[in-house]
Amino acid sequence: MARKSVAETAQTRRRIIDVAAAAFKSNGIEATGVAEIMGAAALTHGGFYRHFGSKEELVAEACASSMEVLVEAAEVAAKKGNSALLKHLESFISTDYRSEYLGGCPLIAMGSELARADIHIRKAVSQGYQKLFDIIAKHGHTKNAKTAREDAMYALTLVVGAVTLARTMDDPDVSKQILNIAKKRFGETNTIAKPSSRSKAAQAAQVTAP
Amino acid sequence: MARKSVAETAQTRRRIIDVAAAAFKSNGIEATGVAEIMGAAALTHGGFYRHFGSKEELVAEACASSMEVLVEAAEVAAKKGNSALLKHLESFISTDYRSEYLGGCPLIAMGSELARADIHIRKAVSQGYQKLFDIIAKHGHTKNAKTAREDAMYALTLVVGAVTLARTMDDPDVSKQILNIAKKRFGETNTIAKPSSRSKAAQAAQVTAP
DNA sequence: TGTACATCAGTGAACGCGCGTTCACTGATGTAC
DNA sequence: TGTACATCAGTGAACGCGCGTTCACTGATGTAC
Repeated sequence: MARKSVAETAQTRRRIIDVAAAAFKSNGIEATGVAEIMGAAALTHGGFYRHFGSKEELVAEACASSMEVLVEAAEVAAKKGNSALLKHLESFISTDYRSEYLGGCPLIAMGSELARADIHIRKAVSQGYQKLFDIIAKHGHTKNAKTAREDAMYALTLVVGAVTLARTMDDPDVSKQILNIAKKRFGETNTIAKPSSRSKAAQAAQVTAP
Repeated sequence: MARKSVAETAQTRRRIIDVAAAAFKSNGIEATGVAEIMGAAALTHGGFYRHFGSKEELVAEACASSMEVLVEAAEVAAKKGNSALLKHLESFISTDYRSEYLGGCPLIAMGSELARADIHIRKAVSQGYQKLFDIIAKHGHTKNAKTAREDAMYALTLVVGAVTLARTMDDPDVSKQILNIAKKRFGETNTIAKPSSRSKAAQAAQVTAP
């Protein structure tokens, strides 16, 4: 092959990042090889270093890209109002999301690898989460700026914990129960302004139901 | 070297598991080699397969062992009463624990690798967590059996989420804040029986304090 | 606008390296008599 | 209790393999005049 145009080169770089983001989230960072990613992007592995200085650099870019997608999705939901934003966040606490690695959150899909990753990679994820905190704090249910940010952090803590736990449990019923409980409590915490919109009994029933 | 006695062989096996459990939690499963583990146990790598059929088998044993330690610690705390158990669980939501990989929980230390691990490994961790749910449900604050188990699951969801998020955040203040918020809410959720033991203002102040 | 040349995206072979696993060998332990 | 032999924990070299990275080469693209 020969030299490609500037536009084609940019497209190729974009394609590698997209493919990598999906692969890392699906199979983990260490388990995904550079050659594998390049192959999935319809290229041979030799050309990789025309686009990135190292595999770590690609990991950082892929994480940043994934977080941007999440941030944009949250912004879109937030513009539709705070109940749409809550519904959007709740949708992550689901069996669908638990089984779906491709479109998901880097922290949930490769959390323990990120905790040990270099500072650039962690920065990419951290900044994405800070943006999510801001969006949820600004467009969430409460107007008090201080507790709003706390509520936002708490909400994402719940999502991360519930999905991580649910993904590990071998019993599908237990897994589902963990998600249902987190979803229920999530709703309770984020609807203080309008309490008892559903009876306690109805909420309890939801937990053991599919 | 020559053949070892039955007692010595059992001791060696135990030593390999202990060393492996610490190493896996500290550096991750894939990043920890068999030779590295054997070296840390003062052995050469060749002898590994006298004790275990594969690396995966060792991972499962190491996870099971780590979970047993956590279950026993929870049982000890539970025997001292439910406030001691709550305090014990709260102690996991701390900057000390966030930075401490060695003595910790397999799910928090290597969560995303476990989600992709084989069924035997996930079973070991799952069963440990089920035991923790049982202990917390039995010795926690509430006597209602149904909501007790929900509360237990919810409590561990919070711990897992808070520590996972806190470990990834690059800003130490944000990291600490996430832990403080989770700790505060954890306390609130688990002290419904005796509400407002501390003022709302005091609780809010705690969040931004070290 | 046309020509000559430098640039560089992508190829595919090759690099050293560390991985999990195997194996022939050793000699003290455990066992059968 | 003593002797003869089979067992097997641990050693250290070796296996094939895939990893991240490098490199000489190609030819179309981009640039200088």
